[in-house]
Amino acid sequence: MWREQQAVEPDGDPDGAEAQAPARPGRPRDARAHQAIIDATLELLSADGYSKLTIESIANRAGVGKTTIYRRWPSKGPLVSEVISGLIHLGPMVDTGDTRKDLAIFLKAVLTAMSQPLVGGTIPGLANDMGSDPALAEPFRQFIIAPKRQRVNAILDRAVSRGEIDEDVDRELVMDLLVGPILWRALLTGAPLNTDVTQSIVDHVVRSIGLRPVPQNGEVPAPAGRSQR
Amino acid sequence: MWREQQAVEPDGDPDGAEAQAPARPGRPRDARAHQAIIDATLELLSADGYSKLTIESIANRAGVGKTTIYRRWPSKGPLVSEVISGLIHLGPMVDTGDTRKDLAIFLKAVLTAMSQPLVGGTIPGLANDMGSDPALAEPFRQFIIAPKRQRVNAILDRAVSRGEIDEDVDRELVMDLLVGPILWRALLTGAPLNTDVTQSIVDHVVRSIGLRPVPQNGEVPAPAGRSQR
Amino acid sequence: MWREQQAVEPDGDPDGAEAQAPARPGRPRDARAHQAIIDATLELLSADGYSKLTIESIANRAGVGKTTIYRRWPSKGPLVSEVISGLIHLGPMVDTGDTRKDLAIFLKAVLTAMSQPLVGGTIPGLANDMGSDPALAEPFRQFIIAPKRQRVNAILDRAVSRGEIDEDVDRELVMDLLVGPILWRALLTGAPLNTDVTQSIVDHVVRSIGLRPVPQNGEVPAPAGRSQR
Amino acid sequence: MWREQQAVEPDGDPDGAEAQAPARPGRPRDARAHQAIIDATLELLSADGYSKLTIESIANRAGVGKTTIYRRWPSKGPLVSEVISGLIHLGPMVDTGDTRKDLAIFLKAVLTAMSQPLVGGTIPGLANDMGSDPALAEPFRQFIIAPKRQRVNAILDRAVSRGEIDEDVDRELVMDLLVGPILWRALLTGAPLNTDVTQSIVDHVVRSIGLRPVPQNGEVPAPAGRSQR
DNA sequence: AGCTAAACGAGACGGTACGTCGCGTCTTCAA
DNA sequence: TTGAAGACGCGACGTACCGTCTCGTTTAGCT
Repeated sequence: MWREQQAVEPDGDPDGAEAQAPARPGRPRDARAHQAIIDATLELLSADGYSKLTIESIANRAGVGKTTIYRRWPSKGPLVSEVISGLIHLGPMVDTGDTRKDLAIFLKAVLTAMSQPLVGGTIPGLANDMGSDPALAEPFRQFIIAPKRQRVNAILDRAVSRGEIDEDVDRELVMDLLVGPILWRALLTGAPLNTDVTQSIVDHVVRSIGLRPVPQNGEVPAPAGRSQR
Repeated sequence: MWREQQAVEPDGDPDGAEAQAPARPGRPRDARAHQAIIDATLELLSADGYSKLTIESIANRAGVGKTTIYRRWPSKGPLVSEVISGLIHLGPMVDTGDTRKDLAIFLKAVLTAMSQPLVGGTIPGLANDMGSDPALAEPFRQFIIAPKRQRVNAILDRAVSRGEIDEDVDRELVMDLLVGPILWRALLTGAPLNTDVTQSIVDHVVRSIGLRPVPQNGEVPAPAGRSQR
Repeated sequence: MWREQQAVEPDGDPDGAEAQAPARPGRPRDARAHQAIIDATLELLSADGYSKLTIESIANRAGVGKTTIYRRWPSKGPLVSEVISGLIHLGPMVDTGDTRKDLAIFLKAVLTAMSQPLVGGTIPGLANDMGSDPALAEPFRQFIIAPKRQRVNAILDRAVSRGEIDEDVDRELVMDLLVGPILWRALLTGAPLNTDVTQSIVDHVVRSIGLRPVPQNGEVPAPAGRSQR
Repeated sequence: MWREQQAVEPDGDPDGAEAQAPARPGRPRDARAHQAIIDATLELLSADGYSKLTIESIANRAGVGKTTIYRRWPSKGPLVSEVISGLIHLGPMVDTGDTRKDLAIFLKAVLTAMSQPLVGGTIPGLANDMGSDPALAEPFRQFIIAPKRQRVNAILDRAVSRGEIDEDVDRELVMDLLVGPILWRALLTGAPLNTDVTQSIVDHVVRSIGLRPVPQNGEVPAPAGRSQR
């Protein structure tokens, strides 16, 4: 994940088997310390929030030296990024065969993840730190954003293959239209966030991309959403 | 705006005329110091960004004591909130008679405002601080969000009165669908943001709410969702 | 005492009678404010000590503006100096006819004055401020030291006139020998201070200056230093 | 001296030899920083005086963080107390065989020490702070007062053993009579302080305790207080 | 079994900023 | 002009964390 030196697998793998001991000299890193840091981070994060989280307090809580933390993560941003990425499980990538239903399930999962105070309350902090430390952006996108993109792409691919939407639908934009409002509400407006909202969003988005019922019997469907621009 | 005690209008206003001098005891606050603080905040904000912004540096730059700042704002959050709210001019509330065009103009203005590094780079910082200081949320919404809501409402109201959309369109959701993707891209994904994108968003949203062409000559319009444009 | 401008009597006194109103323009100084300041100073001085005393707290306690204090005293030093000088009453200048007894009474009075926490706890603060502000030295000597010198001089003068000591006794030094140990103990050593101590000091000093019994009947007195006590 | 935790000797000393390294965990305190602080304090103390001395300025001058100072001393009082205690060298404890001469040498040394602006100008500040912080009194007495007491005791012990004074002479009081007037003059009266004065004080004190010439040849000395000088 | 070398806890280090306090001055309105 | 009120620029306070740096100790793999 973010290990700085260690754990960076030396490419050659003579055994061909499972990654053997990397055989570095010196005392190996202590897995218990690692876990203690992550646990402490979680506890403090949920207790006081991202901006009040300090490396010092994590070290104290974990019973660990500050260097032990800095040896693994360059700052609290990547540490937290890794920690909360472990919390965001969008669940299994379901396939109901119904595009609208798939999208609704997906968006509900996103909502659930963002609704965890731990997650929702931490995202803006990370986004903020991305300003001063662009290096933080990459892992963030990798852990937080990529899974969502992947899911939406899969759903839309299936819809295309079923002939429900045109091929040229802008997948990126669809993801933005789905997830953006969730973020906007969670971070800024404070407007309510519940399953009804995600359903409404999905309904609107589905209509906006001209989702057609699954063509059956080779019947040509009405040219819904034809010739827009 | 955020003055803590001063400028709190005494309720009764017997004359009904302009708010007379409240005549608070003691030396009144210095308007030049106030302005100097705001100017310095702006300069430093654009130079170093929100997270590196410091009350101390603002005071230095403004040639002002720290207490003079603390007397007016409880922390840098509300100060910055007020300062950047002055930057977000969505422009005059235009009415082209064309709903799609109105929305496009609106969203482009939002994009322009968010694209200012000063603004876009500051929003997540504020959102972050809102976690530890919920009191910050209110002015934020007042200055940042309310104007947008107001515009969207106006545009949709006109559309309804022209019979282009149904009355029961969820105005709040429309705003979310329009603005959310902008925020999502600006803060997190790093995806490109330009006029094409805003146009695409508007197109999708417009279709999602079943915008009809203006009914003319008493002609009954085609059913919603059909052959728009 | 320390009034800065006011109270400096304009020399000419046209009426020749009692000092009429000086007839200065503007509102006259408020005697109640003056007293309130002094009272507040006393209270705070005894509560928190000299070094924690602040002009600000005095003004608050007295219900008075800071300027009202600064108009009368240039800093807390002279103010306190004046205030505690009012506390040091060495009592009436007694004359028992017995030099030893007179000195003992005097020194006991000094001890009593210095033992007031208000006084003893304040002296070093004033002495300290005299370092940075030599102007403070003068009123200090005037109010605190001069009365003591005066008493010792009077006692020794009577002793000389009675022929108990030689004329060339160093009055200044005698005062130092009497008062110095009191100060030394009170401020620095923390050694006990009580009437026994003052009596011991007096005994020693009296012997050191060769006090003779009052020569009576033209009888030649016994050699100095004989059989005191 | 005043180290807060460090250097606190672990009680048991099994070897009886030199205090072994206590082997406290963590990085040991930096002796050079320690010295730099003391040097800076001295320089600033002599330049600006005690009351204008600032922890902040010491840290700057010493090239040291403020915490590094606070880690060692709780406030400027104890720091200065330790620093100036290093300056008060009463010189070697001489023994001329002549009590009067020994006392004169001692008192002259005291005068010399107190006359250093660094010392004399600092004492009242410390005495003042002892009011608000009684904990300051202890090191003060240890460093400033104890050495004097020790000297006077030694001188008087020798005088007793030579039969020059009675055994029951109040040593504490003698010290007070000697040193008190010096302090009194230095701090408060502003009266001159020179060798003549110390000699006069010694003369008076010596007479006040009935110092007899050294008894020689088993001859019984004349009664106390007789014909000295 | 000894050697080398990294990781570990502890905590000191030079810094920066915090938010507060008090200074002595000033500016307002009301007596 | 005085007085209460309170804002002002300033400087220092003592604290919290930063990220780095020693310490002595522990824990491995490699001679």
